[in-house]
Amino acid sequence: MKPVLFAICGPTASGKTDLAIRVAQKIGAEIVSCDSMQLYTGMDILSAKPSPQELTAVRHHLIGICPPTTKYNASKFREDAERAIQDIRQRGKTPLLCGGTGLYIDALTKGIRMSEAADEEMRARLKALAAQENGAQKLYEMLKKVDPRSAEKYAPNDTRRVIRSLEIYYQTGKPRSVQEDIDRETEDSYDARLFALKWEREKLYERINLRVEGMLKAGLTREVERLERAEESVQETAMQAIGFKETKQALDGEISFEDAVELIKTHTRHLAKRQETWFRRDKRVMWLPTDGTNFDELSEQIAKTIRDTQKEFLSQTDFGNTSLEDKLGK
RNA sequence: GCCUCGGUAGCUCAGUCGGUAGAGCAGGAGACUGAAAAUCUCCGUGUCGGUGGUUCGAUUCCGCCCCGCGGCA
Repeated sequence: MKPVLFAICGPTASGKTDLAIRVAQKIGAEIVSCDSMQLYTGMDILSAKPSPQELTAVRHHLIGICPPTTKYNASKFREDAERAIQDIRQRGKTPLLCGGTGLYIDALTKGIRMSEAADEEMRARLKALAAQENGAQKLYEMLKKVDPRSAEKYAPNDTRRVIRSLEIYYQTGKPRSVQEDIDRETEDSYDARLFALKWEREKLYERINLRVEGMLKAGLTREVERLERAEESVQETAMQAIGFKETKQALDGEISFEDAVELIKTHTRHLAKRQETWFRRDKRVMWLPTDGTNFDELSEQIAKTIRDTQKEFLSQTDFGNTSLEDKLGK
């Protein structure tokens, strides 16, 4: 039987951290963050990390685990998250996932291969090709020959996916589409039960605007300056954080700080929308309507669901034990 | 008060040598298997400021009015 794993996901600024902490306190859980930016150190404001108080209230995992000068990815996340989950379980606690990076949640919970190490060198070569005149088109033609099904699935302009598909083919000799067929038939690693907060779009956007303004007051500019001043430069993965480039441009005098703030808001809205699209497609997700006033009830509802599931699991285990004792005793 | 330039999609603007209009951004929908806060795809009807006139036909030309920027006073 697959282990059950509970998660609180959904768009940015929807209140995941708050809700997860409430639930964790009710059931004595530890939180495993599924956030591609909160894993970096020195990006507390940029990534809207839980506050020090929140981090003390409930034990958190995978927050601030590597410097922004390193690259991180979904495969590493799966390894780190599995280790964290195992650690939590060994101490008799319940892991509770919390975060908005859908790809990471899938990498952990679904039956996806991820065995070979990423081939950075090949990726760099393909990237160089893509940068040439008509490069993207050429790569797409290559993919068409090697893996027509993947080529059909992705747009010619979606250079990232075209490159990754080629990378998979040249590295493993197997087309990505074939590997994905296998993955799809492979059983999921976890029986994931996902909860997501459903806000009215307008309300969510208001919260995003407030959060961005709060980030500025909290010292976003100083944080970006500090990252920029560091000896080693921030790697492209961490650099993708919304607010980093915009603030940097303002610091460099390319745009005004007012424009930077508006850009950060807009980009965060776009992100929230994409996250909603992602999780809407995932039929494991249970959407919890909220306007921010019902977190008490919602956390109780989730806590109850988790407790009930655990009871069910224990009773099943008891059955096993009894029959085993019976066997041994008689 | 006079003169100039403008008033077209939520915003910035293009355009129609007279046949009722289209880009970017915003917004919406979607995709997503090792960069994912990334990457990509699709979606554009609005009294063309108001009102009279010329015309078969005006958002387009002409008159007047209103509003805005700038200049002169």
